[in-house]
Amino acid sequence: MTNEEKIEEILTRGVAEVIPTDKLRAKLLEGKPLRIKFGVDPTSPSLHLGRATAIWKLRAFQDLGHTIVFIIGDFTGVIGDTSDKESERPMLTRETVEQNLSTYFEQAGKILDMSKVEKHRNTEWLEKLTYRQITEQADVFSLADFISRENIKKRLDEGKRVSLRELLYPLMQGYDSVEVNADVEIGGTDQKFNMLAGRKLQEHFKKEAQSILMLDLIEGLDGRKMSSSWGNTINLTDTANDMFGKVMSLRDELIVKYFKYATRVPVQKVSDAQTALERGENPRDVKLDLAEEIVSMYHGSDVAVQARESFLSTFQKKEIPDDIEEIKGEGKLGELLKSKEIVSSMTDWRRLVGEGAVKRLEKGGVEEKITDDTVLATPGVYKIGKRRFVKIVE
RNA sequence: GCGUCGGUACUCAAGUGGUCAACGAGGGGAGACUGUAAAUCUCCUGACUUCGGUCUUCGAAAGUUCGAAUCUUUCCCGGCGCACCA
Repeated sequence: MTNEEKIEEILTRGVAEVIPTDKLRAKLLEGKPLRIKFGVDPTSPSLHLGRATAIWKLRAFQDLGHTIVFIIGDFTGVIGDTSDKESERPMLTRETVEQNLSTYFEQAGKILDMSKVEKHRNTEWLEKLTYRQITEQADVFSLADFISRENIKKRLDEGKRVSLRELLYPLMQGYDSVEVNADVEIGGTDQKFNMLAGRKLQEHFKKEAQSILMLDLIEGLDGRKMSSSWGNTINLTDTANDMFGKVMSLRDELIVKYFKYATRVPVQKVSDAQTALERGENPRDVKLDLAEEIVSMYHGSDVAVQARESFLSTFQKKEIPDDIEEIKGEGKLGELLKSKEIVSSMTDWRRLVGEGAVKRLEKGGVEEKITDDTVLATPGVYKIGKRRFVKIVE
């Protein structure tokens, strides 16, 4: 791929919008190293596939020799983010922030060369601002802009609480851009307002306004936007088997989008997958390829192949997986499983038994349904539902 | 500060003296089916149970009542309006 092609891909693949449209392309073609700003949230350390799309985008910039600048939002983290729910609580301690960061960097390190990444904590400068400076910055914006933002307006209309502090967030994020002299900021479409605020503040401080590159957000397991608070994420720390299975559980309609956004396969291959589906090929098979591709990005291709095999044998051929949790104990099976938190309560256990979800697996693939919820635990392999396996040992 | 509306299970959201462990939706679980942990359909989703029941829940506490998520009082929290202030 030539540099022009790479640049074209940077500007289009998975990208929702670029502001201003042509200026960034021109700058990139010019080849001068740019400073690419990216905000890191230290409150949720685990990276998911949705967030990873942004990191891969950074990687593409890095490959072209640009400087990646991580802004660690420790100020907002320590202060406590009010942006969702009544979460005045978070108030992370210094230690938690540091701990989260190291796990975050470890994961990002799978994608980026972290040694070349410039890192800043925004307490460095935000903590030092005086009321005078803050009010000066606040004067750059008008209230109407802030409260007409979609998510704020919606909440106001619904009679939900919106704290005044929340309105200060775009200022903080925007000021970060001023401090680090960002040429480009990368974020999801949900960050548009904040990133635009960066442009405005940079202009106010007589600097060149950054370009902003907004990425489309991808859907999670349940079809809603992938987000830690929904619990519908595929995490980079997921085991290979888990990650594989999660990808397989995606809706068929998302296959192409995932190929495009969540993998780095050539654009040609993306459209191949699309035509395959349109031709009427079994979506399952295309999805198997997708899952293998994604798993190999984070666990390596050997492991990905294994994960594929394991998936096929467990769920298609209905074999027993090799890595089953083993538990020791005696007494009633239900009580034992409850004590190990495999079932949540005795009521839950009885319900499962009543539904015919509990089976004891005999040799030769024979399954014996358990119908008595008071059976004693005897050594052997048990299956609860389709996914839960337990092995009782002496 | 005054007035007013509200706080219901994982989330959203009905219920406004007994038929309420509490409608519905989402999420979660199970079964059937299959192309997969997809889609679709059905069921379940507070806990304990000797399956007869029992116990604990509707912001908190106290009260009225044979009986309260539902009524009263106080308190805590939130929205909105007004006032006050700048």
